[in-house]
Amino acid sequence: MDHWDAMEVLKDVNLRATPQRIAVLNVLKMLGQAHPTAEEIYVALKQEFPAISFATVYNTLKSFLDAGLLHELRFGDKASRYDLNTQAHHHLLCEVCGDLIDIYLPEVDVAQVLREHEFAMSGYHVEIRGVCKTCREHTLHKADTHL
Amino acid sequence: MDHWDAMEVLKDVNLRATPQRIAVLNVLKMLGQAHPTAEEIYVALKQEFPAISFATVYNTLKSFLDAGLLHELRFGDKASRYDLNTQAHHHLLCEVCGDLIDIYLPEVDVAQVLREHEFAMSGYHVEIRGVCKTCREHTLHKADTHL
DNA sequence: CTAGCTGCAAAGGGTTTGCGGAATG
DNA sequence: CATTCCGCAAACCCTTTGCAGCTAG
Repeated sequence: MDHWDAMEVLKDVNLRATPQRIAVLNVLKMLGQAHPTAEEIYVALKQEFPAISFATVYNTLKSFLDAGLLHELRFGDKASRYDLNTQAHHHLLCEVCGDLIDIYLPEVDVAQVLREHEFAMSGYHVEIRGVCKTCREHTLHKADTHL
Repeated sequence: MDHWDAMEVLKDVNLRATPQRIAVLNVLKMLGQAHPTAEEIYVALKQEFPAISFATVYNTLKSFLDAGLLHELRFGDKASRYDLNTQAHHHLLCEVCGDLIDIYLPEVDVAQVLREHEFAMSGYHVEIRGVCKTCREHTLHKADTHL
């Protein structure tokens, strides 16, 4: 996970190690907690691959999604964001600036509800909405929030 | 909440009680846990208002969202779903049939994480992914799920 | 009466797809 | 070398917007 070989990661999931895919992985790794959109990835790749197209970015992301290398996050706004972090984690979403912050929570107790509904869980995600520190300092107040 | 007057609900949030809006509210109320998409609402309204357009449906939903009458839910698939239920509740999302089931969970302990990040929460939502009872019975097995 | 709404059509933004040519394993 | 992938462009889908006429309060 630390000295990280993109080619190995790709081989592990049976995807061809093309330069573009390696670059996408590295961009995702590098941007880390930034949860980039397809466009942000595209822009980052443009430097190394001036000829790259959106189609390639989306194709690549789709391959990675199918392979389980990353997660797709969608919120009220338009564009999907992509998250390489595979550890169980959750998100704070700032409704002012749109920033997305990774958080780690104690396990939520869902056993009862799963039993009730006879539902086989593969995972869960907690999304907390509100206003981040920076935006609160700038706007100074906002109604109906309870810290 | 039970003998339900759509006109009153609209008046309460300062929206004009037009026939279309009343109908949208009633459709949402009727479809209840079905979490319809804009298109499903449109189709349901078509019967009563053959001339209705998507624009009206989206405009109406937007008004309701701004007024806090409903929530917009987005998942991996394309279209947003709309949820009239304003009580704090969460969702089971079946990855096979796409069905969305309302659930009620004990409160998640987020105080620590909010303090850490100095984040002012306005709400949170837990989404549990997996396979619902019906789909499990039909497919009979699925890997990497832990009940 | 008049602010605000409807319906139409067209545009918008993000994502997907078909195809010929190129590169991987 | 066969398969898979890339890049281009066009298509697609969901959603939004501008505008003219209508309607609720």
